[in-house]
Amino acid sequence: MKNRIQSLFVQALRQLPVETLEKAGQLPVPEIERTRDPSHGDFASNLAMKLAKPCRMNPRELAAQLIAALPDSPLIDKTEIAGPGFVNVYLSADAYHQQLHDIIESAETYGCQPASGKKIIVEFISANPTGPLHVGHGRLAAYGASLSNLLVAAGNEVFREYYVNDAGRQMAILAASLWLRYLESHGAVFVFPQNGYKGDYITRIADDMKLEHADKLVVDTATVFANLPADGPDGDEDKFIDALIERARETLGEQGFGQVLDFGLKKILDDIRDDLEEFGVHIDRWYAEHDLHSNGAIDETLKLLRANKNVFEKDGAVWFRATDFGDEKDRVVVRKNGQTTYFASDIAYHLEKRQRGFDLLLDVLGADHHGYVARVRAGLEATGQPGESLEVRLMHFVALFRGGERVQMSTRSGDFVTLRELRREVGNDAARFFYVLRSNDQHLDFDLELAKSHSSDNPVYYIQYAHARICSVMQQMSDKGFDWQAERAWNHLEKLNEQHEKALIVSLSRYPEVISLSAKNRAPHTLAHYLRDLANDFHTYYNAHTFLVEDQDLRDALIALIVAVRQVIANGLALLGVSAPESM
RNA sequence: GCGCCCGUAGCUCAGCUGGAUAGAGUACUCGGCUACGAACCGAGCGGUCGGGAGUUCGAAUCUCUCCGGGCGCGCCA
Repeated sequence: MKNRIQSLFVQALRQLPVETLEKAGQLPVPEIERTRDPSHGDFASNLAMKLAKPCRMNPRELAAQLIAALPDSPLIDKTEIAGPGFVNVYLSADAYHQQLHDIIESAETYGCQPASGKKIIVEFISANPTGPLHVGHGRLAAYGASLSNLLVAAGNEVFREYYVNDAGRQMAILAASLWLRYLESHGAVFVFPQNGYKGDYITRIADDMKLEHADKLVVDTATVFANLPADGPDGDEDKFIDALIERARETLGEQGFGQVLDFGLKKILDDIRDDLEEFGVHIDRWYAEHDLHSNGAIDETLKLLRANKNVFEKDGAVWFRATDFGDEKDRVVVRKNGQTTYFASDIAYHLEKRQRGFDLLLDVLGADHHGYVARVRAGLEATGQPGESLEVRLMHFVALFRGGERVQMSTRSGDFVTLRELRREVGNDAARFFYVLRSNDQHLDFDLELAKSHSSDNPVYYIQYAHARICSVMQQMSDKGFDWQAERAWNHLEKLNEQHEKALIVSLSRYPEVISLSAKNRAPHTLAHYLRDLANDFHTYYNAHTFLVEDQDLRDALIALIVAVRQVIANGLALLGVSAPESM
């Protein structure tokens, strides 16, 4: 609707008096916006005020010229000049009734924009596979999934990817932790490393490993701990865990150690996969960092950087000249010990995404990663890619409270609340909705007690209730022996002329604009707030009107309106990954 | 110290590329079921948009500065 009004203004612009056009020079794209106050009509344009300066004319005078130039349209009832020079547009009743027709005919595609041809890869969550997802990852998952859905609705081709950090020290620590728990399950007794992963899930995986490998990986405890440096808190816990990993590699051999690592990795990834699937979060591809090493992508990237003279050697390490591309300092890509850094993998990974043909690389990351945005962009530019092809959305932290008290979260200590626990407590729908209710750059306080005890006050139920109520009306309708056909309703939509009805149709007609805006701003919360408002409009209407009236013509029209409401609620909730129940 | 983000009603937060009288939820005070679901609706109360300066027809929004809070600044991932 907004687009149609806008195109009328574009035409009007071209029809302005010649002397005005000459003064205006380059013609602007007219901005059309919804009015906040119904007494200002339905849409307003500030075009006259924008033109006033270059034309050196009175904005109200310009507004009059614009109105005169505006082509006749059945959509517009009347126009007026208001305030400093706004052009207010009042839509015709017909224009609104046409909306209902569009919604019901388009059904689940209502609100979707035409294909843009743009290919976007959304990388999100990408939590290290060293333990189950926790509540912080849940927010990344809910946001990334909803945003992906929105981008699809806005006409983009979207690919959802999870980057698996399965190479590097953290994985080695995981393997060592798992192996030690496995030794414990065979009766070994020792003090667990300060820096090991201490969560219960490691013990459970160790038990599984015992079932599969029996005692094949058991080594005498004294041999394992012989001549190791002191662990924390008195010694150095980092040195200790690294030495322990080295010992594990020696005693088990690379193959045995690899077996332990792969066993743990697979178990944890399976758990994450199941968890996300249950949460309604689909991943198209799990991209392993390990593959970047084995398929030569990292070597290729380094070769490219060398060829472009973007690296130098210092202190035995290889550095990337990130400062040449706007980063604050140069970064190591190959360590003194010959190993490539995580950052090297990251350049290779992002370059590879571009090579797969994606126009936009959209990363959803925790806010603690903000410092790394500049260097990855620098890496992309150095490898010949446009810096704008990378877009990063940072997600602020979730602070978890239990009864007003802050819950500490740390994967390492095992003292944390998992996404799975959260979902079990508040339900998938409430969790999905709550997570995206706030803007991504806003901290989120999630109080478990509150979410549990007041779960029926949850805004998601308010919206779902509107949907269920409409389904219930439809049920009652057939119970009473009435039927409803869309085709019959089209002839009687003019009966929808009350204020509540108009307000409701205005809300419905805004939906496509909300989709565009939410997608453009990467802001699922805009859609969440819209749905809440729409549900409110409906509940208000519901309380003031009876739908199942005897007059068939009127009833057909009334039902058409609420069927349209049901459709838009269902469409919106689907994008947020929330169910639209027929009863609750 | 440098960089990024945040500061809007008692509390939790919306506020689109600058637009007309800054909005929701919650809390509190009233009122509404013999109705298609009261998991609902309506009314009221509540603000110097952190402070100050600037840009202009017009600023919560843009610029500068100060104050307060979060995060980051590894040859970790």
